[in-house]
Amino acid sequence: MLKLKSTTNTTPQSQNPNSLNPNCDHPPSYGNQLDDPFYFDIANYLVFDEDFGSNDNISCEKSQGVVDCSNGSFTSPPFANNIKPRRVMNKYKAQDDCRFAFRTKTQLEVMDDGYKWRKYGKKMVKNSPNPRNYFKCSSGGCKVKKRVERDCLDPSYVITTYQGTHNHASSTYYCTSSAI
DNA sequence: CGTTTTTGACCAGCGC
DNA sequence: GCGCTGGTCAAAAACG
Repeated sequence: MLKLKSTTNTTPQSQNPNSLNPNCDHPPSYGNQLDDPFYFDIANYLVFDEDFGSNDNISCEKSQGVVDCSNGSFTSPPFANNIKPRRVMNKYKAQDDCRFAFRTKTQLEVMDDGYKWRKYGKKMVKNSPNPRNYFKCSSGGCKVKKRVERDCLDPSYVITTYQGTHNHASSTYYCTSSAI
């Protein structure tokens, strides 16, 4: 279960992105940007289906496109120069996983989601001035991974992509949301 | 001293 | 087949 660190919950249920996220059982919430060092603002999110990577219409780069929380529609990827998507995720299609990406407005480089992660890679990626960080869940036997990178077009946003489902409870639990 | 992070090397998939 | 790219590995360094 994905649990995002926050202090308040004012997210309208109608805009709850977690209703689409198998890794998350309650809505992350909106804190106060001035007072809360863990403030974040989930602006956009995207759920990948099981065939992600085997579908020509979906690609890693396109995953940085967004789904509007208000109506669930897919919008154009935020690339200004019509970069041709490549199918770079094919090698994962046989894995038993699901993927969930979301874009958050936060000052933090990596948000605390209640799980313990071990960083195993950092890579500069094409078309982005910001590095992409790779993490594995440090719980034994849990194969969940996540990627974290700053939005190349708006560095105030962080794009986080989770891959897989945790086979254990979170090690710490911060969220005070009443929607659990 | 055990754990985590860093970072260059390596590998596999894809397009040409 | 070759080059480019993203993802992962693993040894060394840093950290607590």
